[in-house]
Amino acid sequence: MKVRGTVVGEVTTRTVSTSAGERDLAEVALRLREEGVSDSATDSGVLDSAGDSATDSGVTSSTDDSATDAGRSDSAGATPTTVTLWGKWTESAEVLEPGMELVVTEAERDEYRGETGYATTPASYVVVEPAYLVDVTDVRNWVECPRLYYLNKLSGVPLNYPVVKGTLVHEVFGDLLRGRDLEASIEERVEERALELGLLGESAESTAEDVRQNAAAIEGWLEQGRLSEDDEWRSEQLLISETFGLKGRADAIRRGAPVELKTGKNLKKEPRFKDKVQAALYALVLEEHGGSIDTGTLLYTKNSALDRNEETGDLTPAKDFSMGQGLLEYVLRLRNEIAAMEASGGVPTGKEGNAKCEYCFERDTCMVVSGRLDQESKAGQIGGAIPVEEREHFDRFYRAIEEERREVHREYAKLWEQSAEERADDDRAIVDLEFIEARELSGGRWELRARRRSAATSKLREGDLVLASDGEPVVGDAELARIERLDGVAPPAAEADDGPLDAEIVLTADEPVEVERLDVYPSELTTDRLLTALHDALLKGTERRKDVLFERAAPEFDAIDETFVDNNDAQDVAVRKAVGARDCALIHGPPGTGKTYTIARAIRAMVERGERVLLSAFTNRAVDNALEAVLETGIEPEDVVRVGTESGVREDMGHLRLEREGDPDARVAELQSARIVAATTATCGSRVMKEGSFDVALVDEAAQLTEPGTYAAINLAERFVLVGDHHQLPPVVQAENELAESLFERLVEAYPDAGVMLDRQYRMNQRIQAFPSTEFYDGRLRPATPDVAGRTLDDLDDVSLESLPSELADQVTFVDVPGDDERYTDAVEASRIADLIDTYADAGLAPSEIGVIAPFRAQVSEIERHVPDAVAVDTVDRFQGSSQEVIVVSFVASGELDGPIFEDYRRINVALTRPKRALVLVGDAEALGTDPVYARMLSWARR
DNA sequence: ACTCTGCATAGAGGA
Repeated sequence: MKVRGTVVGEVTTRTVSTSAGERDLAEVALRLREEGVSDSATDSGVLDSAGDSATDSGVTSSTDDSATDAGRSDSAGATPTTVTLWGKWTESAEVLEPGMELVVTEAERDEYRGETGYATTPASYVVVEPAYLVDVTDVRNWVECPRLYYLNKLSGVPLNYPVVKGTLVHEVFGDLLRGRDLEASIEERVEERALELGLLGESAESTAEDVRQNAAAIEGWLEQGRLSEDDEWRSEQLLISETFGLKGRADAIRRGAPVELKTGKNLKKEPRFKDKVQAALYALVLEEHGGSIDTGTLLYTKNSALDRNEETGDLTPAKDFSMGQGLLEYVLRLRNEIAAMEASGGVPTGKEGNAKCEYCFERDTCMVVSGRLDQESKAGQIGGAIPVEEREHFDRFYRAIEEERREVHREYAKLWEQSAEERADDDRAIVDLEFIEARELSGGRWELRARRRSAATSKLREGDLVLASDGEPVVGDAELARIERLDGVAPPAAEADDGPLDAEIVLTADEPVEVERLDVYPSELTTDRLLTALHDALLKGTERRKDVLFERAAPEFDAIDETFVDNNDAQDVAVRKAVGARDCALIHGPPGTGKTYTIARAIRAMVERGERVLLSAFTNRAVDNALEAVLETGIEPEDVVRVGTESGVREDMGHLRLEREGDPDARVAELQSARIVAATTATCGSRVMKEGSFDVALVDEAAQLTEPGTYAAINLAERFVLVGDHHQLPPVVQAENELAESLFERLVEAYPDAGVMLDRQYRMNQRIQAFPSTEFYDGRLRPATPDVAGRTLDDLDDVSLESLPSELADQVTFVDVPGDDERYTDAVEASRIADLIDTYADAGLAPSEIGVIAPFRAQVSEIERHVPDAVAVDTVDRFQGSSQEVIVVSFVASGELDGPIFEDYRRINVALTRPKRALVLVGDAEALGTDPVYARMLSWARR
């Protein structure tokens, strides 16, 4: 049976004499998980309840009586239950702390001193914090030295030749397994890496030759293998283990067993230990997937023919090794060490393992980081520590980022905790696909096609990396795939029809998965990059930069004696500050104040002064918008490079996009000669961008960025300019912690003199602007011109105010709708909104000039069913950054105005500041009146 | 309780 619970109290370890001699044991007091469904009818053999995710109980069993027994006696979890971990599992017991989760598989009931407990059996595995998904390659680092694991996490994988070459050899290996021609594969794969190779100063030819040498050994070995009929291969398998809390991607699986490729040389008889550990971890996960594995294979591609003959007599680059139960248990204990360390928020010192620092490549880095952060380390410390406040800042943000990582892991857990229907309801998956075909592409990859059976929405979009599966993303056949085409959702009428919709999905993947389901792929990439940006900012940043960031020295400015903007003082000051900033400048741009134009004007001025500029923002949309404005100032397209993915960059900016393929020197020249480089902050944190350096980094929508997110961009430049509005939406983060406040907001408050607020808005009629201005901007926001102040629908062609009913004659209207009692939708509001839109249409307004904003996605869908397609209906969050002639807001709330969505007044600010000429608020006056801010909004709207 | 954008994936190595 499987025991699962939370550790309470201390763990006691002792040695006892048994019939089998002296044995160690650890007693752990567990509060068993609340009893859920206790029946786990299937016994899959190796692992108890492998793949059986239906159960939530603390104890599940393959034999009915004990399951119900255990469930009954321990339900409610009032009294802790003692679980005895025998033998080497005591090592995992020692890392436990109260509050941690523990799982014991194949446990047995244990009566001791009249109490019922549980104990490990020889078939048991013990898993600490199973919800923390440890990456297999992380365990590989950890076994070498726990501190190496930590350092790798902080600084990321660097751009260097061995890494790029290793990646290439792996890719070619995968291609060979898929039956591709060696030379064709090498040529294409090397070409794809042109940008990275160029940055490293490597030529395509020499790299190809290098890869060829490594690949030749593999090819020869594969040829032997292919002779055997039963040699079943599969390349690159994504493996996720619910039971063991592991994830990773095996290079290949042969006859169900893991094969790992290493581009190094190994002339010893045995594989390197850490390589064995890696293979054993994959074996463990494969075991959960129903296999029973006792061998692993390591391929060392530098073992050339000469080496073999002269030194070892080995005839092959491959080393097979057998994996006993002891090794599998050992690697799981390593995994437990990492999970426990992460759960307790600890920092490894290196003393946990027995690695020898004198042989370590990372020794210098290790000592420097240890010194600067004043961390204990086996290698010792070099240099002085950074100030205490900086170390505390580092610790705080490190923890906050790790909290985000746990949220990503929680997304993984939903893959097995939620049913397919729940996933679909959460918009996290498209289920019930009808598989059409898998077609092999020329490059050895596959094109997968499927048809949608339902029109459900999801957050999956074209270009996204997804988990494509046969319907079972964890235990079934699953692979990473890219969405190439995602046909639009069919109109609602089609939903009634039971037949398949005529909406096709096209994917590309390495393996021909018979795809029936797509899930969002939870990536840790963002958290990884936030961590390295934090590290770089604090450990590599200059003293001056950190004085400014830590509010120890106010930013300084050079006086600029030039006028950049004639008719707008605040904009002109903003450009002068941006251009003259020695450290940083802060531009606060409320809605419609010409923020984008100001950015563009500042960038042109900087470029004219011979400076190299990085233009960044959190979203691709913001980057492209700003870039568009830059080009409109007359900057030559040849001076601009847009770095980003093909699907991320807006189509009309595609011609500026930096290609990564081709000739290494040419690609690097394009990047390095550009006067302006534009990329999202996530891309700024990438290996390629981190090689760059700039005079100025200009970050738009900076109030939507976390501190470390902002660092990713500003780390690359001498000076920086942040542009944003902290009274609009804050950063999107999962966990509630310091990441929710932007660096922009902190600095605006710390250095009022370094900032400028753009105070003249070019969007809203004065009547519309009045409330947001007093409520959110101290009354400082005003219309830029009399024309703006007085703009009404009458100015538009074909629209006449006379034909509108009197209730819509004012620029701001409140429509009181009692609403229904649904929580996230309101059909009454939706139908009233449809009527309003009809009324506007009758008065001559085009539907495309009306926008409808609702707080919830569900209400957005509800409204979409009632109004013409041309009307833009969306959530507040998605409306940020755009505007419409007429905006209708649906509030949904009835009765009480409670819920997090209403608590953040920045959201209502965004909603109210989208219209130019008319704003209609639709909601329940009684509910809105219960909150002071909404009450003031009401009296403004009902004037 | 709700809102939801980014990222190619992972990739190497010595006494």
